[in-house]
Amino acid sequence: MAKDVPVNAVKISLELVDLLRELDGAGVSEVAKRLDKPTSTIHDHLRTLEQQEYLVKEGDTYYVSTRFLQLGAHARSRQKVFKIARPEINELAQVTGEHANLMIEEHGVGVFLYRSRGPDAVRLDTHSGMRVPLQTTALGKSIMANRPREEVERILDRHGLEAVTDRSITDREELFDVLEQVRERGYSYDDEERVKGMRCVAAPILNEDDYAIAAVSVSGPKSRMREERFTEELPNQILKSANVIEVNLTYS
Amino acid sequence: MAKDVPVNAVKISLELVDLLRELDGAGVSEVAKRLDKPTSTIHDHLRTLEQQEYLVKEGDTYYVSTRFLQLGAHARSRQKVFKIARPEINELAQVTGEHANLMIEEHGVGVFLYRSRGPDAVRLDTHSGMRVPLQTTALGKSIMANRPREEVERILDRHGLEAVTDRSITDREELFDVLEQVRERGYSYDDEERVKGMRCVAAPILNEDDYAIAAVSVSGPKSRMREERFTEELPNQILKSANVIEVNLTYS
DNA sequence: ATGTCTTTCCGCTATGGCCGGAAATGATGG
DNA sequence: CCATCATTTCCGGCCATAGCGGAAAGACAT
Repeated sequence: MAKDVPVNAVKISLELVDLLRELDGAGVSEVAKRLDKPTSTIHDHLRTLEQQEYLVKEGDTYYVSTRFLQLGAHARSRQKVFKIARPEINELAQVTGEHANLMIEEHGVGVFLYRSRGPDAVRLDTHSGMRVPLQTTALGKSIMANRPREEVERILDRHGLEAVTDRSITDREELFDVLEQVRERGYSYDDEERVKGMRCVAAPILNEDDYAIAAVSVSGPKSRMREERFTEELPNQILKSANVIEVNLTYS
Repeated sequence: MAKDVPVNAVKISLELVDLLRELDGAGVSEVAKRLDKPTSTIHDHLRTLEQQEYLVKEGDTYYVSTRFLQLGAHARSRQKVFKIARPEINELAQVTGEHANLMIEEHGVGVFLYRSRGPDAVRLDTHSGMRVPLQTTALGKSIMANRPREEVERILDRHGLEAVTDRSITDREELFDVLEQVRERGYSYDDEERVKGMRCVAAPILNEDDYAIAAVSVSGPKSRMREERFTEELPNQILKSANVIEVNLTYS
């Protein structure tokens, strides 16, 4: 354990919180085992977090508290693009019947800022706040395609190119070729690269300097995402939505 | 500064994060001034939180990151009552046209877990994750009215009875009288006790032991919340919704 | 009752959190 | 273009305290 952060105690607590989220609650000794720390240390941290109301304790199990709901709601509504895109995303979900999504990049990963379920939407594990590698989604590819190459390189250096399904892109040069196509075409695809059986179409939201600040997408089961709907109809609907969002962003 | 928590460094960081939320972003020196700590200390904490991706830095200003969105979404969906109540709350908002809300108690304060805007809903500052003193809302009163007196006493000992508007209840005995009425009547009112011009009707969601685990409400402008609608129609609609939620909770 | 597992408590000790001070950085204005 | 001010960032030292081992107190079986 290198001294990589100024305040190590805070790092432990944050890792602890994220672990509790993954485990959906846990007791002292289970956390201690997972983080490879003495139970006494973990106990100190758990008590501190609980006293500060960032955890709740039910019996001997600690859970993350709704304190994070307040912070998360703030972090999201702080983004101009969220407020402006939300009604458009809802509209997109309604007219297509599928899932419609909004993603931003943060710390080099893709973050689902908002999602709306259309009337025919399939069940899916995607949820607001979910973080995924950029190259595994159409959304992320649309964002990367409209960022300077050196910035994308930095992100890849930091996070690598781990595969999520056997269709994920794992070669750096291959990725840049794809991004080149995406930039020229104006929208991007995801064909089972993150979730088996799911396809996705996405378009970037650009600022005045043609720099991607977000992306919107529609995703659905392979069976419905094909033929002209996949190659014409959906791309056009998404590009239209993205354009409306861009315009509303500049004049607001 | 008493040594009140086991890990003080964590406490500082958490206070820092909450401050950044309140300020909607800030730089090192502003945070240092507000928390009355040296800039060097604050700088250490900010850097740690940013490296762990719980903050984002834009220029010289730090903001809370969407990491909290993920944690908050988890904290919410962990609550059974949320999943079950959500469709009912949406329905309630549609049929009444007003705001419909779901609240739970956590660490002695009321937390808005979910809210839905009906077609006629007025603009309001209430948002998911918002925390309010229990006695200032109809929701909180419905919850307290269906908890053991000693538990309510403990909450009041901890948080006091600070007024939010001039209509807020500030006397402890008066509060218990009101709670007694609420328990007998089965639902509760809020008449401009939290927000000027707003009225609210709420009903508790009870478990098998008649212990309140949450509450649902409808809130709207005073002008529309009156006469039979306020005394008959809305209470009945809310009680019906609360009952549906209770039933679905027991059989699930 | 006995043993096992967990949480909680208790002090010691070495470490690293906290701080003052100084060096960069950058914004402002004459 | 340099001077001034307000930041942020870096640095080094000291001593409070975070982290830990160990032991006590519960919890829950068998």
